[in-house]
Amino acid sequence: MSDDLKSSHARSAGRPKADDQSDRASDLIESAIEMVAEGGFETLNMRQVALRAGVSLGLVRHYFGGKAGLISASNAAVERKVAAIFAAVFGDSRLESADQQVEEMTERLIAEVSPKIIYFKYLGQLAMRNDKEAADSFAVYFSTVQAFVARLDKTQSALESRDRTWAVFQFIFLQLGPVLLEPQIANILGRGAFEPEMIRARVKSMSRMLTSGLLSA
Amino acid sequence: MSDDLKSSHARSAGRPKADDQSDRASDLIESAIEMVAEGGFETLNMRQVALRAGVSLGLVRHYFGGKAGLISASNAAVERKVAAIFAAVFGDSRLESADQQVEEMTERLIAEVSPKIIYFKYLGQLAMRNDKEAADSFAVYFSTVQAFVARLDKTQSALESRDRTWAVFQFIFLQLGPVLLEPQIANILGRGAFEPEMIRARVKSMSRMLTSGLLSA
DNA sequence: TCTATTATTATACATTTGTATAATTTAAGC
DNA sequence: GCTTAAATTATACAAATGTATAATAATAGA
Repeated sequence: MSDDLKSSHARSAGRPKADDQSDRASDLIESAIEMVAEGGFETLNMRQVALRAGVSLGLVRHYFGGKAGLISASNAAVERKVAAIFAAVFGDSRLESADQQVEEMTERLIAEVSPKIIYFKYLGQLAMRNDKEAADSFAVYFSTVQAFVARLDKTQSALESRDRTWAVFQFIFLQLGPVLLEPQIANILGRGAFEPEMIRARVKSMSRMLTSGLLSA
Repeated sequence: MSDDLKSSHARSAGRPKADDQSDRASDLIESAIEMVAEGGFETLNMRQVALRAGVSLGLVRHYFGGKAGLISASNAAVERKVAAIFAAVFGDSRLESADQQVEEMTERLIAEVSPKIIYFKYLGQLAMRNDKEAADSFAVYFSTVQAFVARLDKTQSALESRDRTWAVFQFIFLQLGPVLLEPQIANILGRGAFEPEMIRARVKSMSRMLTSGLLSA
């Protein structure tokens, strides 16, 4: 069949009335982010994005010029979102005892990250791409994590400088791993990887590893 | 243009002569694995696979029935390969001092994993899929890592049982992270993430984290 | 109020890509 | 040797998908 779903849009052709408050461009970006978060860039398709946002295919072109433009806009949106989440979670930690800090951070993670996990999922998918856009977005994310590690470092540890960069990456692996491998985690544990209980257990395991090691030497 | 590259195959139509030793089915699987490792399942396309293997499109269907069959066969091949690599790297470690063990393992990693990194890349891509095949393959991989962690655990540490599963995942994140994020790592460090020097530095950072923690408490 | 512009849908087009079938060449079994 | 089956390429088909253009409706500005 040539026609898919016989286009029954909410609006009819033409400019919407002035009292229409909705923002179609944002809806499209949000739809794109959701789709990438759920199924990777592999499943990102302009007709589906438009359908999910409740608008027609043509609008994607109108606002973003094409698929590449939509992706760029989504990348930028995710960059901002992730920066905001980081600020909320790690922003003003007072850095008292390590234990207390971890506990506080864990609860903030549950509050802030859990409902906005799609942005991290998108970021993870983006990080696996090979183009310049991906590199730029990742560089921003890397800097953020780097700053976070540096702050920990200054207060309480002794990382040699040549290890510091790898330490940042280890943090990133531990952060993006659960995001990227979520389906498998859910499959093996029988529960969603980002339910509060799961986050607590994982962060606990992680913080033990970061402070005293997984294996006692 | 409708015709891509005007099909100049090595062989002409028809069954090959008896002295032809090559195995076309294996070539196709290997090509598919390479493509997925390089660009994810997103870029896996039957014509490209055939082209890379130096055979015609029709053969993919002949041997594997279709794209799904090719992927299944590739999954199975990767499962075997990864199992073999694990056996070679972690198989008969004598578990003397932790330091000595890490050093020995690092060199084995460089020898065994480095040249066969595409299989881990494929595994990583597969692990991010949502279908049953991915779940099955990942479960096998998980068991392998689990056995490895359990052996470490028995000899030298005190992981509480409810943390043990997460510890296995942490290992997996630290193993698959570099594989999945390789483009970004290379971009930031300016060198390939799987050059021997890089592996040494990373494993060193990781083993320090696993034995004494990144942050001294 | 008339015109130009913007937001929006509808439709058409071309490429890519998985699938299906037909044709050809050689090997294998009787 | 003749027939059947296997391996292989070539060609055709159909669906999905990104791109392009045309049409319509409402706002905005002169």
